[in-house]
Amino acid sequence: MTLLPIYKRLLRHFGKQYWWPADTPFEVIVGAILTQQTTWKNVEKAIDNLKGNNLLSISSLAKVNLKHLEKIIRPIGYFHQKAERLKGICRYIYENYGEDLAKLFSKTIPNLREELLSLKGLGPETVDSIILYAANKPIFIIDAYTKRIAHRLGVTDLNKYEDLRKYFEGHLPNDLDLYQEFHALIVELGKNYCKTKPNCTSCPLRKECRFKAVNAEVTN
DNA sequence: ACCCAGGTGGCCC
DNA sequence: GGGCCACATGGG
Repeated sequence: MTLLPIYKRLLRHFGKQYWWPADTPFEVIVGAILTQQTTWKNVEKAIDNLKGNNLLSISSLAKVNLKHLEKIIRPIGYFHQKAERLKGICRYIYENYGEDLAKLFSKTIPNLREELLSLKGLGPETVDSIILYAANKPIFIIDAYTKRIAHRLGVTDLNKYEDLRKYFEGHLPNDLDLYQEFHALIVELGKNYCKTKPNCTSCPLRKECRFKAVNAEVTN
């Protein structure tokens, strides 16, 4: 199974997603950190709380009281860890770039990626989400859904993050809008159908999927 | 009462 | 370089 037909099928089924759901590039960064291993529904509450407390800016989060921040982002879980890491990341940005994200984002993709990866709390998926949806540069995000779908559709058996990212980028046109939409569509599919306990009966990719059995025992 | 969510970092071998 | 584990709330 090749990638482009999968993308087209998902696009026809779900329509354009216009990701990332955020008002500003900085809100993308905050959302990407907060949504690690937690549902977007909870992240929305936390971001609303941040907005209501005038904390959704680089400088205010760089200086916020940690206990206060923990209370505000509590709905996401991991609030102790994430409060500390979110503040640390904002402090790094503020000290090096002030409020000027454009300066940070003016770097090349490899340089930007390396710099962001060096910060505690930013792993490959979060960094690539920031590059793709906040900096608007073409890089392909690999998340749990992407890996699962690639395996179940028989696209590739590759398992490591970098291997999968290079595979997707190598088998797709280098196109920002396509990368942004494809990842959003994969998440939409993953939320509704291709979960750890699959719901294959009405999945838009059920014909392409190598796991024909409905509710079959499936591992990643 | 379980299981899971748009991961990450630390530690072990 | 790979395999565990803690981190924690909210929804099915």
